[in-house]
This record gives sequence, C-alpha cells and structure tokens, in this order.
Amino acid sequence: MNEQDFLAAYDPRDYPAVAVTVDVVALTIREGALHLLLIRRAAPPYAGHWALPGGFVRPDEDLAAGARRELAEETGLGGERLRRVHLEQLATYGGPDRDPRMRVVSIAHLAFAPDLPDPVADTDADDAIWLPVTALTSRQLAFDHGRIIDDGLERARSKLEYTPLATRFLAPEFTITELRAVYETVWGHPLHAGNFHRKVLSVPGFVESTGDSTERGGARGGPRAKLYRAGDARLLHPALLRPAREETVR
Amino acid sequence: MNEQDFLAAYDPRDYPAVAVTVDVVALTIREGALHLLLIRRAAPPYAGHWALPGGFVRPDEDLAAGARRELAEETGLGGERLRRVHLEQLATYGGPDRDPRMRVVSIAHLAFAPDLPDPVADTDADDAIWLPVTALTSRQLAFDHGRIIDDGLERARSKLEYTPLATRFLAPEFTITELRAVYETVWGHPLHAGNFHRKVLSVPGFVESTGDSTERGGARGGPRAKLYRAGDARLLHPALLRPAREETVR
DNA sequence: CTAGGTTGTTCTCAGATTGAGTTGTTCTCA
DNA sequence: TGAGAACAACTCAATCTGAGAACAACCTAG
Repeated sequence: MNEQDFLAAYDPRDYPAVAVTVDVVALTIREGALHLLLIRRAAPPYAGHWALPGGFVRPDEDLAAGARRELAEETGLGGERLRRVHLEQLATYGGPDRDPRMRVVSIAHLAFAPDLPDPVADTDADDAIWLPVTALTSRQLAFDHGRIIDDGLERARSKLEYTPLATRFLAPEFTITELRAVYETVWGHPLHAGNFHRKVLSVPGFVESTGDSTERGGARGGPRAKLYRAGDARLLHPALLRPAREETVR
Repeated sequence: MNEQDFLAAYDPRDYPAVAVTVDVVALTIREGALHLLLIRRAAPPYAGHWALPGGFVRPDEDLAAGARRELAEETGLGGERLRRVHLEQLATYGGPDRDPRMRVVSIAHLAFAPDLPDPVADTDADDAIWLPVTALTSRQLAFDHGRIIDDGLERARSKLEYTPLATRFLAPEFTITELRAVYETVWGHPLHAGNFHRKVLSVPGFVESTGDSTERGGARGGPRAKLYRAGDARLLHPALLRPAREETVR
C-alpha cells in the first residue's frame, strides 16, 4: 500500500497512532567550553534521566517553528535574543522501539546560540541546565538522545568548516580571536592564530570590519582588537578545513 | 505542553492524526545523464502529476527500511542489486499544509543507484520512469516534491565532494574515467582528466586497484583502462572540491 | 611610572596542492 | 594502415598552507 492509497482509505481511528515530536540539540559556549541544553525528566519513562528539550508538534505549526518554540519555552528566551539563534534540522529518528509507550517519530534540530542566561525548568521537567559536553559521558540519557547528541556534535563540527555559523555563537560584533576560540572549543584543539586570521579575512563574505576596536586590550595585556560582524556569505568558499582528526592510515 | 506530559495524557483518538511517510529521491546515471525516479499519481490529489516514490511507514519498520522497501517496490529490485544502492536520510518535510487532506510528515531519503532496469509501475501509480533531471522544469510535480528534489540534488552534489559515494553510481569495478563521468554528470561541468586522475589516486581509501584492466579500449579508441573498486574510506580527506559555481563577488 | 609579559596583527618562507597543458603510448574505426 | 581518441604520466607556474618570527599596543605587578 502506498501513500495515496493509504490516505484515500485512511481513517485515523483505524490505524496505530504515531506521535510526531521535535527535539533540540542546543549548543552554546560558556566560559570557553561547549555546553548543551538538557532537561531532567520528571515523569516516567526515564524519570530522573537527562533528555533533550523537545515536545509534540502542534497541529498548525511548522517543524522548525515547533523546535523554536520548544527552545524558547526551555530557555525562557524570546524576541531578538531568540531570533539570533541559528536553528536547522538535524535528522529524524523514528525506530519502532525508541519509546516504550508508542511509536514516536522525532525530528531533531540543531541550534547554535550565543551565551544565554541559565534555563528555567519548565513545568514538565525537574531541572534544566547548560551542561558542558565533556560531562556527558557520565550522564544517563533518556531514549536515544545520546546518539542524537553525537550526531548533533558531529554536524556542528562539520558546519563550522563550510559555513559562517561559528559567528552565531558570538555577539553581533566580535574579534577574530573570539571567533577562533569558537572553532577551538567546538573542534577541541588549538589553531594557529596567524594562519586563522589570514584565512578568515581572505574568505569572501565571512566577516566584515566594523571599523571599531575593543575598548580595552585583553585581560592580560595585548593591543585592542579590531571588531567584525558576520558577512553575508551563506557558505565558505574556500572552506576552513579542520586538520584530519584521525590519520586514515592506508 | 511537552512530550512527556503529552504522552502521559495521550489518547490517539483525542488528537488530530498525523501521517508519517517516507519519500525517496532516487538518482542514477543513464546514458551519461543524471536521472531521477518518478511515478505518476493515479488518484487525487495531484492525479496525473509526477511525484516521488514513497508511502506510509509501517508500524514495525524503521524509517530507512521503509524507504528501502518503497524503492524496491517501485523499481522491482531486490537482493544484491538493491543492497548496493546507497540510501541516506535527506530531510523531513512537515509543514501543516503540504497535503490538502491531512497533516503528513514525510521523511525524505536520498538514494544513489547504479544503472538499473526500467521501473515497473506499481498498483498505485499510472506510470513510473527514470526521468533526466534536465527535463524536470517542465513537469508538474505533486505536493512540495519539487523542493525536495532540489534539496536532494544539492545534497548529492555536495556529497560527491567529501564522500566516496560517487562509486555507488557505478558497477563494483570501474575505471577512473567512469568515475570522472559521474562527477561531471552530477556537477554538470567537465573536469580536467589528468588532475582528476591524480587527485583520486592520492586520496587515501577512495579507490583501490583490482590489478585488472578493461577487456577493450574505449568505444572510439584508446588504451585499456585500469580497473578499480571502492576503497574503505567513508570520508574523503582531503575532499574533491568542485570549483565555486557562482563567483561570490564582494 | 616603568618593566616584563601577553596578545592582536602582519610578515616570511618552505613545502604541499592545484590548474593547465604536454607527452607518450595503446587502442578502435574506417 | 593511418587518423583520431583516450588513458596515464609528467611538467611547471600559481596558489595555498603550516609553522614560525616580528612588532607594536596593551595590561598588571611592583
């Protein structure tokens, strides 16, 4: 049976229900470390376990709108702050047994946010925190959220290579050093400052100068840094490739 | 309301039903041109329009399994031939109004296939064909399938850059020239033969030599070409970047 | 106020990669 | 058998990259 036959003969009450939800892997950088938004589940299954913020898609809303709404509810964020958060679809997880109660198909999203206030636990959660991703291993995660997070982190790492989205982790105006710090924390290793500088400025549309400089030099000295804002490129040409992480020995 | 509250209080009969389907953007190369698998819808809505093969996800099956099943049904393919087809998730389309009858969330997949036999129209379709993608503009496509196809084509182009999936369009053993033809067809412009050759052989794990050569030279002359098979790399390091398609003038 | 250390930015330079063209050889077709 | 085609290898200049150095602006400590 295919879609149209199915729909022609379809009566919702005849068919096993499928729940459609959105989940959000929201990333931000706090104190030089990559953090992830998690909530602690109040109710079974997986009560007490940590989980991604998410929820049911409303009948009249787009998938992306649902994800943005869930993110807003969980962070208590709105308006301009929320609008600056980058949100994209990550992947859809829909194995028959991912939720013990019924079939749940979840469209996972990936969000890049500038440093945001601490989240406020919603009615449905015991707690909500920005957790450093390095602290993830010891946590018990609900459902298949561990895998979703892994996929999200890998996507984030690779998105920094060929898109200018690293700027979304920063304030509207930033220095090249701050931008480099984003790459270093997401990729997890240091980059050569001089080469990074040269490369960023040579990619058309990545950043544009504001003409201004920071008010003060760095905390421990150094000159005032020039300020930039995100350019209008959607894609980085050429890309900023990260060094091959594992030597494919062959 | 969030996921767990929702589910705790959930009775399928209370809630507007959502249909979950899979659609497949299946690509292959025939006679040097990129082709796409389409079916012609037999029933309204969009009766007579062309659409992607797809259908309802069955209660006990994974999303990827559903997509593979739909592809098998539409191509009449099975066994080893089907197993060699690369299938990956593309994106999920779930706007509230994409189907006039009810809310349909569709998880689109992208497939790369070696040259396959002509499809057989299933019971639910008037017709099924491999259509050259260059002929797409003039076709009336059902639902938002035009957009899904655009996304699939762009994804295919970019996947060739950093994965060895171009080999999935070919037989298990192939020549470098055949591989180059895949790139030229998908990217839509010619590549420098010598440089392509050098590059492919220099990327670790992209291809490995079989030691054999073709039985005959090219149709219009030339020496016998060496044969290769796909290597074990999952990612191309360094990538085979396509020339910037539009000069980002700034 | 000054000395010493830190940092943003630019520069240098060798090595690797790329784009474009050439060469030599093997093969098919007429 | 000759002409043209195509595979594979090579050359070479232009560009890009990685690594380090230079240098001035700035902070803090004393």
